[in-house]
Amino acid sequence: MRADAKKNYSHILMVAHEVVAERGANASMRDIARRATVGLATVLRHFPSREALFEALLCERLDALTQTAEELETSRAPDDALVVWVGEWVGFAQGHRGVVAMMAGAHANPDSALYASCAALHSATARLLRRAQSEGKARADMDGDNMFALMTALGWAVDQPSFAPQAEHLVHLITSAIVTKRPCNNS
Amino acid sequence: MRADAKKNYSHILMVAHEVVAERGANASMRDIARRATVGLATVLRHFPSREALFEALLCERLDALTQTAEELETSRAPDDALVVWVGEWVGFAQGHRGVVAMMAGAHANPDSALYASCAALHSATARLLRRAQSEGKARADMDGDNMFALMTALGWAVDQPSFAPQAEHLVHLITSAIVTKRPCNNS
DNA sequence: ACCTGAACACCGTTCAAGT
DNA sequence: ACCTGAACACCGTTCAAGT
Repeated sequence: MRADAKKNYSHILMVAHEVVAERGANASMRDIARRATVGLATVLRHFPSREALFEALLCERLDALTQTAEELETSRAPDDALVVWVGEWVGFAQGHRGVVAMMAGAHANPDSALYASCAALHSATARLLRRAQSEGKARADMDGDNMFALMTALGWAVDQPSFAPQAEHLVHLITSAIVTKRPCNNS
Repeated sequence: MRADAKKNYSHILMVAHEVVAERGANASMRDIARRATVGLATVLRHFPSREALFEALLCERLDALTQTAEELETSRAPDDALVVWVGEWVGFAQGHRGVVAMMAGAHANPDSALYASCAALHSATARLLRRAQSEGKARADMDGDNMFALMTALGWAVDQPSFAPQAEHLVHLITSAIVTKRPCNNS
């Protein structure tokens, strides 16, 4: 990449960070171009889709998140790890308006620039659940897909203005539904 | 309303029904106008916002849904009523792509044309929960707001292509987390 | 190589002009 | 009273023309 291109790239990314913080994940590409005093076409070639932009924008954060999951596998008891993990995820969702909905979409099609990150989160989640289940600390009648779906739904919910105030309690309701401190069959 | 206006109104509504069935809740108003062979401005005066259109489009269905909740209060045991109710809601969500997300937004601001319907669903839900709680059939550490949030999140989830296949099981996971057949403290 | 302005096909909003 | 075409300000996509 040429020097001026590289400079543009990182400048656009910086500006995008600001704009997204203000307007959320539906901010227009044109707005970002304008604020970066750069042609819209320039933004679009560096980031051919909105998801490509967000992939670049969030990759460090998403990698860190996935790594957190891996660390939780060894640093915490299976049940605690699961609870903390859901908390981390919800924290991420709260800090990035509209991103969870975007990721839910990206999770569906492998062509999305965000697909790999979604898959990584998915499998990290599945491992934490499996670990807890193997010690009888999570309900046995669900799998990683279900866990990921519930977490994503929860992330979406706390992102809605009408539900945001309940965020903390919703996390508790979901986690306590998944984690079983003592064997107890409520089915 | 003049005769020709009334005719336009119902014709637009009929066409909108088709278009929404095909393209989901994000179908463009222009598309609807085109298919109805009517000026876009005509659509916009009959239905000043997308939500106004959906209010007209869904009001019978939403009323029926709310009424179902009321009937469940008397026709079913408190725990069964709650489970059936969530099933009804999810069925609605599955049949109307993108509508749950729209309603989550409408629920937040009283100016929305869909606000009243959301409020009705909300309170019907809260009543069913309260009834179950009073007989010890639903977990006590949640309120109607939480229940509505969880149901909406669930409705959103089953509306996502990536999660749709799990719909039935997700319903089971959520309902079994809320309904307590026997007293059992997992907190 | 990289950038850009312009043209394009869309969207919802608004309103003066028609019947 | 009701409808409509047109103008407007947006959006993302594409590409020929510039450096």
